[in-house]
Amino acid sequence: MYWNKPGVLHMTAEDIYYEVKKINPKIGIATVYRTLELLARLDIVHKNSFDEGKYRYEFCEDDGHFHHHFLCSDCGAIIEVEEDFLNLLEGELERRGFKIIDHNLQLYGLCPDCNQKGNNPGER
Amino acid sequence: MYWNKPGVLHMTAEDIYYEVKKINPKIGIATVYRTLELLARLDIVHKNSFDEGKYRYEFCEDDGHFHHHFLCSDCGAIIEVEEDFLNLLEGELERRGFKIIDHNLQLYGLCPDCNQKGNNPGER
DNA sequence: CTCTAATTGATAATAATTATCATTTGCAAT
DNA sequence: ATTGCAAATGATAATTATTATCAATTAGAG
Repeated sequence: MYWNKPGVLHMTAEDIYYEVKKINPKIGIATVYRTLELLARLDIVHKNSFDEGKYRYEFCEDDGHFHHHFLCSDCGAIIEVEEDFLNLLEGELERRGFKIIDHNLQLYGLCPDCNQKGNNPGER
Repeated sequence: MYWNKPGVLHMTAEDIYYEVKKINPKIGIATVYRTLELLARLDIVHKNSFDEGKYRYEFCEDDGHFHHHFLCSDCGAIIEVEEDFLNLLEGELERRGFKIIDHNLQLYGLCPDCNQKGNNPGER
C-alpha cells in the first residue's frame, strides 16, 4: 500500500516518504527513517505502534508527550483523545458514541530497582 | 537474539518457538505463529506491541482483556499493572518507587460513525 | 485398513526497518 | 574562489519479524 487517507495525522515512514518526494523528488527513504529517528530522539515527534507491524509518527504536544488514541476497528480512523479524561474516559467516550472493545496502556520509565540505582535516561 | 530472560512472562514468537522445541524438537516456527494467531483470535492470548519491532504474547485474564504494562527503560523488565488504578495510577506507581517517563494508551473499538451503522466485529 | 481433509514443517516471499558505502554537499580555512 | 574534509545523502544490500505456499505427514470417519 502506497498511500494512506490524505490528511490523516498519523503517518507511516512510507507515507512521509511519498509526501516529501513531492517537494524533493530525489529524497531517499533512508533519510526519512534517519530524520524520524532523530526527531523522535529529540522528542519532537512521537513514534506509535498501533499493532499493524509498522510505526506511525506524529508531532509531540508542547506540554509533554502523553498520547491517547482511539482506533476504529471498522474504518481504521485514528482519533486523538485528550489527556484530561483518563479516569472517566471510557464512560465519557461511550456517551459520545464510541464503542470500546479493548484498550492497552503502556507506561514507560524506571522500575523501582533501577530508579533507586539513580539511573536517569533522557528518553524512555 | 535467540532467547530472552528466562521466566519472563511476555514472550516473543521466537521465545515460544525455542521453548516448545525443548518438548517437541520437530516443531516449525510457522506452527508457532499459526497457533498464536489462533489463540489471539479466540481471546486466549493477547498480542502486545512494546515498540520493539516485534510482538509479545501473554495469556488473557479471565475477566476480560485489559492489560497495562510498565516497561523499564533500564533493565527492560515488563511489569504488569492491575486494572483498578487507572486514575490514580501514576501517583500510586510513583509512591511505589516507579519513575514514569511516558505513557501511551490505545483504545480499540468503533468510532461513533461506525458504531451507529450497527457494525459489530467480534474482535477489535 | 483406506480415503480424504486438516495440520504440519520447510522454506520462499513479503514488508518494514536498519546498515553499509560510495558520492555529494556544505562550509571553514586558506 | 579554491581546497580539504567532515557530515549528510541516496542507492541498495542486509536484517528481522511475519506471512504465504506447498508438498508431506497425520488423524479420523467410514
